Amino acid sequence: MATRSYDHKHIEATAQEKWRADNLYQADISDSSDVSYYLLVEFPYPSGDLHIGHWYAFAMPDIYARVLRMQGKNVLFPIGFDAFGLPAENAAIKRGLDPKKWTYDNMNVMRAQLRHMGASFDWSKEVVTCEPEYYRWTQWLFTKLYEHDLAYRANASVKWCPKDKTVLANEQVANGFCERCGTEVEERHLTQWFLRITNYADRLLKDLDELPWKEDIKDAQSAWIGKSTGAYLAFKISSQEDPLRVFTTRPDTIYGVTYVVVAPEHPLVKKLIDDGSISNVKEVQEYLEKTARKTERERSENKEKTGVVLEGVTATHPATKKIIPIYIADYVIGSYGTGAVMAVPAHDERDFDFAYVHGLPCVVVIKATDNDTLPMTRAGKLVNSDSFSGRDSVEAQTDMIDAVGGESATQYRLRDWLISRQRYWGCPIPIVYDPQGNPHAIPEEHLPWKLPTDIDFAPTGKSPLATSVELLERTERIFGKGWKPECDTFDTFVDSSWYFLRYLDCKNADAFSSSVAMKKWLPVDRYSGGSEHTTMHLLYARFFHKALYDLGFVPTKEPFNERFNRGIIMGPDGHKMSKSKGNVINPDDFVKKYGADAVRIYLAFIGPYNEAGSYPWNLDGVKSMRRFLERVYALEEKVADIPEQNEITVMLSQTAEKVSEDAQRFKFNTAISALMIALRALEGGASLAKESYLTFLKLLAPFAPHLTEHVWELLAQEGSIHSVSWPQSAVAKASESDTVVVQINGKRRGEITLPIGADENTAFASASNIPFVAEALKNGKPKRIIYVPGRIINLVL
RNA sequence: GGGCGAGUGGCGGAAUUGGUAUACGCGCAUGGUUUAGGACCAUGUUCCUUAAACGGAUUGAGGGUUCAAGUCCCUCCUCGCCCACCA
Repeated sequence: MATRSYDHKHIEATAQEKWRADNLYQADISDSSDVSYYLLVEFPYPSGDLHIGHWYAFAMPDIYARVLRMQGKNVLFPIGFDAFGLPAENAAIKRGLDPKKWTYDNMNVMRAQLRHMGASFDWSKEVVTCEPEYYRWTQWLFTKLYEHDLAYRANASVKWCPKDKTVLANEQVANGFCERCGTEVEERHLTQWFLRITNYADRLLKDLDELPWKEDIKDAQSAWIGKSTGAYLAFKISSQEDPLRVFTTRPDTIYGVTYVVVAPEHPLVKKLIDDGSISNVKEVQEYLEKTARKTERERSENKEKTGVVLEGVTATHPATKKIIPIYIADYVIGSYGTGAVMAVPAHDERDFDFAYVHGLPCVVVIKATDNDTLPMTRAGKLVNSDSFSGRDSVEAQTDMIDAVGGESATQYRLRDWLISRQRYWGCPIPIVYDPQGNPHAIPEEHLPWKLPTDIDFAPTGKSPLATSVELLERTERIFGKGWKPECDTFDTFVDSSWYFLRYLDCKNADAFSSSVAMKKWLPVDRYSGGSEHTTMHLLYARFFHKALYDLGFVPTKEPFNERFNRGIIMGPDGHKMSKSKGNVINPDDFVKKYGADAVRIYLAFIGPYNEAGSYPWNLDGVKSMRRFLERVYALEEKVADIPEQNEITVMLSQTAEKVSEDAQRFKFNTAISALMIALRALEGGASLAKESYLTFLKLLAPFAPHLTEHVWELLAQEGSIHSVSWPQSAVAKASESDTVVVQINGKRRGEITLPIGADENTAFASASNIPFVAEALKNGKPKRIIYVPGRIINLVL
């Protein structure tokens, strides 16, 4: 089992140059045959350095792209850059660099690095979101959404990151902290641009059923959308004409309501203070100030239920007509439902806690058993509910809603998508304001609406675009005196919501993409990316696509067919890689020492790619893969001009089948295991038929593209190994016999070799020859024999 | 607190429909090779008993279904991820 060293640097450079010169990986978009396959990976942000996560993200799908091509598919495997974003701007502030230059320099570095990986991207379709040729269409698509009322401007309570000095979308806040920089977010009331993703909540949820995604990804999205069914119910307020509306998922517990609660932000509170209905104004205002000072996290983390009764006003129970108190309390969320709830302490945990602290009555309306403790949240038989008593709470629900004049309703946890950012390095929002302050979409002939360059970067919390004289002059020149530009830019997730459409026709100056190409190539066959995007990019892109579908711009309801979330590579110590822990793995070091092929194979071998696990980097792992490749290379010296051995041919065809299947499932680890086993079999003989060796090289080619290309040339083969056909996986039997396991009472007691298709009697006779079995059968025949041909014979005594 | 997923050697992991548990690799051990280190090669490596095993045990714990369970069902424990006062 000899190894033979090779000069990986030379081999890699030569192969990469050959592929580039031959345009080997360019997909023919207009190809009319039925073998197209769109393989998509999430395009990177040009941060400047390819880390191990990038290798994992790009080199693994590349293996699949290469397998598919050899299997005759017309594979579109494009790449681009999600090039707008904060780090470029931060570099500008910190180091006085031009964000554009910083970004473009980084892209150049990363293009070279991606090539060194041996990735078979089709660079002719490259998309860069910060280029005017691209963002003009981001702007155009936005204006279409605006025309159809899917984009709007509103004053709302929004999340503000004090460090990045910009607002954030709901999805970009985790536990009250900025998802990007980890700073605690603040609440601000600002006028901002939103997209009506909530209009699509139900379709985003329902259409998940049809998608062949893993259940955990679907579950995460549907939890994020958060559908609740229930009802709006109205409570008459003593001093007011308009009733207070509440949303509840348990209208069946209406008879258990002992008070109502409104969120401190609820408009009713201000109204009641202003019209003098409230007698304890001072106390109420103190509470309002106290909650306003709290951060979102403080409000939700501190489970202690605070609140203040509104003295002087009362509500009327819609069924019993009893007078009940009204509270303000910050456990009620202003932005969900109606911002007000009916409180049922006996059957809701939060109401129970609040009632306990404030000494409020608790009325049980669902019959409890001895095992039940309050609060009891399950459904059951109604009690204390007038004429509804005795009925099942689920069954009676609709009648109860009707009885109190309520209406059935559905609520979603999902909020509209806040897309404006008070930052410079982003796509300008294509809106101008007339002298009265009304927004107007910028007409198509003025697109792209270019990002100005005369900007003061000093972070002030105001949009940097507001410091541009050129932008203001441009606006007035085109639209007239007194007109003002919108100074916010888009959330970068807007840019990335449609980039995969642009790959299909990236140079088109007349349309965002080609409708013919979209019809042929959409939806994307398989999309690989990070699980962190499940409730961000993946949800945004689905919404955007559905909106475009409704406008007749795209031919499919869903953008992506299969979705695979990849895992994470941990440091050698099993912890997440971080500079402070000193466990960061730099792929360049390993590539330099062992070669790109060894790093690729190592990552493929580390664990299953079809599950988003986390895999620690083993410091000896790449070395062992290099050893494997050197054994492959050494085998070349054994190649002789002899006919193929039948046994070897059959073995290789089985390997081909295994590798195809595993690659299809993204289980590259077991595919490599099969290749290792095959290699050992090939190493067995004194010499090896050239054809057999070539077959093996073809199977290995997607995994180790450089070395296999080199050996292909050594053996004087035509063209590139990457454009030949995948070896046939004819199912030929390796031999004429099967190995069958013999069990007694389910315990393995030996094995026998039987001719294929042997019957039970033959199998039993043969099994009886095993000494242990013969001994066991001394006292009589087995009670039962279970014989699974080709696998097992189990004797039950 | 809720939802989802997962627990297999010292480690990463393997095991279509229930049908030889621990493939493949790392690490480790012994030997070889080498001036030495490293690299490389050979053999072994789930655990226990053992000179060796052809003996026994074993897929987080306990129970169940079955001729047969890592795989299916029930109870419990642990870990991970996501959501989290969403009425």
